[in-house]
Amino acid sequence: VTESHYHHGNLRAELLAHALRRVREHGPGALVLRDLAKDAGVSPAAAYRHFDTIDHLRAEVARLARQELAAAMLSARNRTSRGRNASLRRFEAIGRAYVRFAVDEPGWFETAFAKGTVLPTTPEDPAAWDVLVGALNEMVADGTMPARYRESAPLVAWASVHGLGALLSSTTQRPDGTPVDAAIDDVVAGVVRALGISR
Amino acid sequence: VTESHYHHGNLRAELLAHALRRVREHGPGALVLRDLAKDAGVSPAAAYRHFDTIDHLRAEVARLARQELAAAMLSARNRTSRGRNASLRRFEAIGRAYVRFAVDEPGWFETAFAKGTVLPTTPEDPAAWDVLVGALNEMVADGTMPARYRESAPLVAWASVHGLGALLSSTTQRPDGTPVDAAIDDVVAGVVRALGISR
DNA sequence: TGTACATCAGTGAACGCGCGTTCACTGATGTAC
DNA sequence: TGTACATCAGTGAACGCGCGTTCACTGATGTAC
Repeated sequence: VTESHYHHGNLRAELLAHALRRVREHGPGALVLRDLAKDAGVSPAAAYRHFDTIDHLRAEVARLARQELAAAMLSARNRTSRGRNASLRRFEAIGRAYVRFAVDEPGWFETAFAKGTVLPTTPEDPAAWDVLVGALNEMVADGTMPARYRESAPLVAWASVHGLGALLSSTTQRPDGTPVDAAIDDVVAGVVRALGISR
Repeated sequence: VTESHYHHGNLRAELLAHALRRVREHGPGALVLRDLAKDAGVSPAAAYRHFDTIDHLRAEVARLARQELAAAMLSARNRTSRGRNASLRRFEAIGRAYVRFAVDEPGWFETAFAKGTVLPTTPEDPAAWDVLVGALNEMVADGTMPARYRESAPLVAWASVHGLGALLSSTTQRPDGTPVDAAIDDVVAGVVRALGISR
């Protein structure tokens, strides 16, 4: 489909879409302005109508990647059935989804937390963090989790899943046959114990 | 001191030392062959007498960074006083040292776990991992930690400190006034609970 | 309803730098005799 | 103990590519009258 690309009309969004696809498949290093321009069928300079510099584009892509993570967590949460221990199972589903995202989408995961991407825009994209905090609040509210660990709980949980995610994510670093699912189960169970929850 | 650099005699070690210093201060991105050569007072091509390619040099630097981490953990371990609860206090010291290393030496920490550094040479530099496993074994042996979590313990502990380290390390990502020490205490305490240890 | 004109969003070519790597070379070192 | 020669570890200049960015430009669009 060769339409006139003059006044493309949607170039900003299209560049971001291509960027997201490229980092998904090849990691944050694959974010190259000239390639994105080629993807969109546009000259490299055209991107400068929509982004001051490539770092602004990168920051936006990182934000979108973090958004994907939050979406994956929310989706897992919402797929959890109601019933007995629902708040705990929701919490576990969220944690598992975090690590799963790191394993299944290493490119996005790495992009989401890429160092060197300055400009956190807002105090830090809160969505994923908020999902976690919400789940913890639910558990305290219905008595599943004791209140005494409520304050440290977000960091304790986040550190565990983030660390496991980082370890399992890197294609290079996976120490051969690590059974991913078993590792996730072990770590999630550890977090549950750390939060003082007894089944 | 301008000596003849012909037959420098120690160039390999000196290049690595400069590399280690540069990544310490400016992160893995600061590892540039030409700069290292300049540091050593040598032409860029000279490095090729000692490394096939810059990726081999990078891999070696990453190994050295991981070695620094292991050394920091061992040092903390050995500074722990004997006496009551010694094995637990040693374990905690090791965990704290891991996160401290990430916070105090972000350049090294990032280098140690940099993605894209292929070539793990051995099944994976085991030193730091071994220090952790050793501490866990001690705790099981003297009854401090129940044996039922022994199998999952290394991963549970590692994921927590690695995750927290990653979160606190990145200069860019630290969400302003995070009280680092409190965060470390919280997470270490969480790990202790996760391992079924009651004081 | 048509025309003049400002504005917007592209083009395409080139600039320039950073950086790994190559290549023919040369000075120093060690070893055989 | 000195000389010939292989070998080792450097030099220095250049190559070449990847990549962000700039600049004068031009085609399309919308708006005033």
